[in-house]
This record gives sequence, structure tokens and C-alpha cells, in this order.
Amino acid sequence: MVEIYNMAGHLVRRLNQISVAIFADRMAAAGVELTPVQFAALSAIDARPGIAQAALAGAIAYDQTTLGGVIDRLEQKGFVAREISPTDRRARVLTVTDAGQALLAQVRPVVRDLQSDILSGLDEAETAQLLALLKKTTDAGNDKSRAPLAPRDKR
Amino acid sequence: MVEIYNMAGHLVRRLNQISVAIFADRMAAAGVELTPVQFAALSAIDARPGIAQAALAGAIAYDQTTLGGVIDRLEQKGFVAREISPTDRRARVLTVTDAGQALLAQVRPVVRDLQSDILSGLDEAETAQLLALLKKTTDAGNDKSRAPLAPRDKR
DNA sequence: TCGATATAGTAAGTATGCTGATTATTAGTG
DNA sequence: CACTAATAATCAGCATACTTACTATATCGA
Repeated sequence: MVEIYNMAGHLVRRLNQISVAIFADRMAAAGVELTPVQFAALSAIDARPGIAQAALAGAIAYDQTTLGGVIDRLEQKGFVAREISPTDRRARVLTVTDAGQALLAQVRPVVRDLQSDILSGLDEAETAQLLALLKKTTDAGNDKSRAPLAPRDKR
Repeated sequence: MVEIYNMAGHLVRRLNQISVAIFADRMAAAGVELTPVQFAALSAIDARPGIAQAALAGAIAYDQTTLGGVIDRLEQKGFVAREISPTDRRARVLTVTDAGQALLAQVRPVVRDLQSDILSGLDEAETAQLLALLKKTTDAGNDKSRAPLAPRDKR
């Protein structure tokens, strides 16, 4: 028995790996090129049209720099429009394009269905329990931003 | 409420993110430069001295290509030795060096302690429950290898 | 033993994910 | 109003993570 097998860190990493693989598999089966990260961003922009990148990063717990690249790719594929905010010229305002809307409509049911596949081997009660525990600990875990666990030295 | 907030995929990604951040924080506090992935590899090599890269990748569920890079860095830091297998010249046999042993001795208690920090907000019973569920679903989830969810077309 | 096939490892390419630094712009304060 | 601090985004750089492709080596069957 390798010592890491029972560690939370390893199990979580493993489950995330499985989750990403299943997502990729189902998207490929649907003939769509979309990563889990891209779907989450697209879905969140759809929920808050006109949101700026920094706010979006906070909302879905992405690193701001990472999100920049994600939006680059979504924009290049034509699913998201990025414009300079009229009220703050530093900020980039995001909206889902028509093509993005169509894509969302197509993949949303697929994404919903695949959630249960991620937690294979669990019955309904166990799934609900696991989700509740995940939610509880991630909520307690930290704020949604680029989590500074230790306060940055202010220098 | 953004639709992804209740999805298994998002929660798992989020918890993994927290897990990695806590690990980095504790290692920095200990004055050590070691990632979770590097620790897992080092620990697993220590458990099976002389294991080859492919077998190690299977044991800890890493992609073989990814593991190559991880071992590169561990070797460069002097924690792991990589030699051509005497019985199979394709294979690279791995062992933990003395410096690697010393590092393991130093960080093992730190890593053990930080596991509970990853699951903050949960009491002991909930933690045990979550770990059991994670284990159950990852075990059911798939074999430990580069999980081919859909059979590769053999071409 | 030769030839098809499988396996071990690496290389190149793409996508996350994070840190530290830099630029632009805005907000706050004396 | 000028100056400083904070904020939004990007860039460079490093570490996963995975795919496809390629080389070297083994293995297996005819």
C-alpha cells in the first residue's frame, strides 16, 4: 500500500482527473471541442452578461491570469465577445455570442448528465452525501478568489 | 446562483485547487520546494525502490508523459536516481537518493498534518465519510492507468 | 529466426493553474 | 489638483496533464 492512497489530496486529485477525462470524453462524443473550464466560464458569463474578467474569475474561482487564456480561446472560437468596459477602461466586459448560446443549449444537457458518471460506484444517497460534504468543505475552505492562504506580505 | 456551483465537476476541481494551494503553503512554510505531485512520486518510489517509470505512473495514476517531467525535476534536484534497467533497456529504474530520504523524513509529518486542513469545516466523522466516499468512487471510477474511457480505435 | 506487435520512454503541441512583474487606469487623500 | 494606492489585465516563466507521434527495445507467433 502506497502511503498516499488514503490521503485527501491524492483522492481529490484523482477524482478531478476522472472528472476531466469524462467531460472530455462526452464532449468528444457530442462532437464539440470544449473543456470543463471553458464550459464553466461560458455558463457563468451567460448567467451574468457583461461581467468583467476579474469578477468572473472571482465567481468561478479561477486565477485571473488563467482566465485570460480561457477567454482568449473562447473568443477565438467565437463563443464569447470581449469589449472594453464603457465605465472602466481597464476592464473587459464579456458576453456570450449567438454561437455561444447555441453551444450552451447543446451541451448543457450533456454536462448535466455526465455529473453522475463522475461519481460512479455511488448510489443516489451516497452521491448526495458526497456533494453535500464537498460543498461544505469548499465553502469553508476559502474565499473564491486567488486564495491567499497566507496573507501576502504587503511590501 | 451560477449553474455550475452544484456540479460535481466544479466542486471537485475547487477542492483540488484548495488542496494544492494548502500543500504549496505548508511546503513554503517548511522551507521546502516540493509540489504535491513530486511528493507523491517520491513517496511511491520509496515504497517500491527500483520501480520503472511506466509502473510508477500506473501506481499513482499519472500520465506517463507527465511523470517523465516530474522525474526530470526530482532527478535534477537530486532526490531521485534514474538508471537504465538491467533487464529491459527501454525501462528507467527509479530509486530515492539519500537526499530524497532526508527530504521525505522531513516532509512526511507535514504532509500528514495538512491532510485535515484540506477538508476544513468538516468534523472527524464527516472527514472519514468524505474520504470513504472519495475512495469508493475513485476505485470504481477506473483503473489506475491513463484511463481510456472509450476504447482507443486501434487503427 | 523473421516479422508483426506491443511496450518504455521521449518530444512537440495545447490547456490549465499559479507567481511575480508591468502597464494602464481609476480611486482616494491631503 | 497632484500624488499615492489600488485595481484590471497582460506577460514571462514554471509545473502539471493529456494527445499524437516517434524511437528503441522486447516479445510472440509463424
